[in-house]
Amino acid sequence: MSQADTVVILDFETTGLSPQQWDRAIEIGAICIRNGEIIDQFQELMNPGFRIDGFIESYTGISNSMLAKAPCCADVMRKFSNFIGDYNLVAHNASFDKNFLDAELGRISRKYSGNFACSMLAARRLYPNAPNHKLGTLVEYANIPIDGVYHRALDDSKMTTGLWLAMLKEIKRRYDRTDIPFSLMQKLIKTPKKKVSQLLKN
DNA sequence: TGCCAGGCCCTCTTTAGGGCCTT
Repeated sequence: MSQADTVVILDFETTGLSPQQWDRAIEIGAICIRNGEIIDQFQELMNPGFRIDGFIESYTGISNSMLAKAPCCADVMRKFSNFIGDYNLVAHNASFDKNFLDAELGRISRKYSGNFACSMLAARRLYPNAPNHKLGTLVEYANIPIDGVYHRALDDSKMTTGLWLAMLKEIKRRYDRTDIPFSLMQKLIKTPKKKVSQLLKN
């Protein structure tokens, strides 16, 4: 598989909002797509080494007893590092997932060299009239079949994948394009809303 | 372990403030 046409769409469940505040990953889910087709997936719970609070148990459905049986973060992240290789990456509100990915890989002295793109920033430009740009709202807004439950890593990565593919399809339809390279999506999320049409028409 | 983030984006902006989005 070439680096350019393969993308990994990932989602972390974590103990909180910030690895800088001692938060850790507790689950990683990811879907690998190539040329718009799902070709692989990854899902693992990981034990952060301490008990998670009741809010996170309730929010994710991941319990302390489930995590007690799970491998440690280092073991899972080594496997996940091999899974993502140097492929480009996508996440919903990517700054959050990138922060945890960098932190967890940093703990095992690993890095990745792919580029990151954000489905939320892309959706803000392509679907400015959506009620809001939460993943669940956008899945409904774009008529994407719901696959699983929200706030579990693999299911959220599946729905983010559906959203990503729907946006690629929408750009093709709206701007009569046949090919949408990852680099164009990266440009899109950095383009002011008023200049989106200008970018995608070229 | 035991704290409460941070990047993006809009506007009543840029010498700033606040909402959105992620767990």
